[in-house]
Amino acid sequence: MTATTVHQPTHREALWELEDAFERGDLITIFGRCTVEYDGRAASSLDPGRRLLILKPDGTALVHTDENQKPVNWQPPGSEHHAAVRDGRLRVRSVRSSPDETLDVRFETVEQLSAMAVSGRRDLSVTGSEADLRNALLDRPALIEPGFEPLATERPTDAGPIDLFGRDSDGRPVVVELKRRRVGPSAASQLQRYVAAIEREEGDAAAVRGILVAPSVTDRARRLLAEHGLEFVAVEPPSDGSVAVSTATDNDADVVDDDTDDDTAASSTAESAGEGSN
Amino acid sequence: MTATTVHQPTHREALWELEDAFERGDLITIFGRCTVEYDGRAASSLDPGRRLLILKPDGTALVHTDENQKPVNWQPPGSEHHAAVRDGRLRVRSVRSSPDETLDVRFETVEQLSAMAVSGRRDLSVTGSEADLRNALLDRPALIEPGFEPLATERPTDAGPIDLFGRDSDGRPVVVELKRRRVGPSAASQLQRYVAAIEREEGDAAAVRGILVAPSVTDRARRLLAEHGLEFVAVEPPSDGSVAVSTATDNDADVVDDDTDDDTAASSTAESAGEGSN
DNA sequence: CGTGCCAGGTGCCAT
DNA sequence: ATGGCACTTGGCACG
Repeated sequence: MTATTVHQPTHREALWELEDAFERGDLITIFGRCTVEYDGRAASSLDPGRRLLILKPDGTALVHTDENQKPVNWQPPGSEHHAAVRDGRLRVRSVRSSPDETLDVRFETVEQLSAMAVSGRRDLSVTGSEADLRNALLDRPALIEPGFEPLATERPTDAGPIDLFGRDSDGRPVVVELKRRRVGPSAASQLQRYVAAIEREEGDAAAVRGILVAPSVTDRARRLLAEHGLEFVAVEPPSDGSVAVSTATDNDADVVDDDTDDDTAASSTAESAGEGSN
Repeated sequence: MTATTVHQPTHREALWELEDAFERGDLITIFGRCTVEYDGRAASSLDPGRRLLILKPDGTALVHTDENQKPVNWQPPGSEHHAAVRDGRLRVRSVRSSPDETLDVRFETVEQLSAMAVSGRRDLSVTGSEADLRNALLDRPALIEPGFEPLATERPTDAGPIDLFGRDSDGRPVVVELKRRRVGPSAASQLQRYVAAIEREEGDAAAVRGILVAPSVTDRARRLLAEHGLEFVAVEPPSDGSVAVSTATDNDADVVDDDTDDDTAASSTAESAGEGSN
């Protein structure tokens, strides 16, 4: 059997199962009414309630409730799980150092405890990342601007690594910052820092161009770009590895002034076909 | 019984249990060998492996593996779970719109399926947030600087809301940006944007001061602050609601040059004694 | 709904 | 370890 489960065990029975599961390196789920105390980078406290505790063999601990994607409390990988019965009740404590953090789960009742052998995520391939966007643009640099010549990716500077560095048809240095989604002010500032760094390097101020490449940009970010003489080129978010300029942004000046912010989603999700059988 | 579990059910049995659990609004865990396909803001694919699928009544879906705190695949709250048996195999599909996203989990084998009634997180109180830091500083403004007078929090500007706005003993406007932990370049840029916004408002450039308040700052951020004539005040992260200046930062010039980056953790969690009561 | 920002962010990879 | 940054970031609060 690959999954062992005990229902409404005594706290001591639960402890036995827990220790066995620790031994086997299983992933463990405990469901029951409990309180949760956390102290570390911050501190929090949870009143009694019925929750799901997940303990991973890598030291991760997760306390999940009814709702929300994120656990209400947790402990990162690398922590050490300890279990004990105090006052006749199961207590699971997950501790780590640097930073010093403690998660304490005290069970009033244990409804169910399961242990299962879970396999690690071996091959997860994600497409649509910023790296994919970069590769697509390296294949077709003209999407950024006709005549743009890429020279380096992740080019190191005083202010950090530049996503894509190159030169335009006039030989001017161009700093390109890539974002896979609509960007706000922080991205504009980031680009500005890189441009300033290159300007310091080259010693020739005002000759360095900065281009923000993203699906779209907020108003504030657009204004920020304008203030610093930076440019914006709209590309659709990379879906299958290919990219496309969303609209013909006539980008020759230092600031774009068109308003390409509607995301033509397409969205032909017509899968209303019967997947019933219920 | 508050938790129903079936072991190694047929796929059709699993489907029945699933539908009942959906009906009851239970939190559901399914453990088995499966493949996972995701398509939406990005796209990903997972080869067959033994994983734990969690379905929440609020529409959240989580695929957890052996390791890591974050699920290897997921669907945010608000999605709709659909289950069906195709080709004799259980398939769980979680769909949401805006953005259009689909998570597809196909089980080769279902080892275990559990459903439990979990209560929502009612009262979670976290201390040590940035808001706590702000309140502590409002109580003792002199921690920022002797004579500093707070005037507003979350003061709106052209560039966004300022954490803490006030005036110094000379009547000069002061923009304060708070961070609960060690900060990098982005925080410096953020402060710079706010200072520039206030300078535009006041019309009197160079008269506006900007102070970054955080436990510590990286070298690059420090340099950025210096470039823009911004200041830094070190405070220990708020632990129990109180704050303390980490070291006597003689901050009268525009840039501090001391190096306060050691975090005296303290951490006196000595509760090995019998903590009886309830 | 979008905009902006904090978060116990997490995770990845570089020095 | 620290630093810098992307992330299907998630979550909240506000206009």
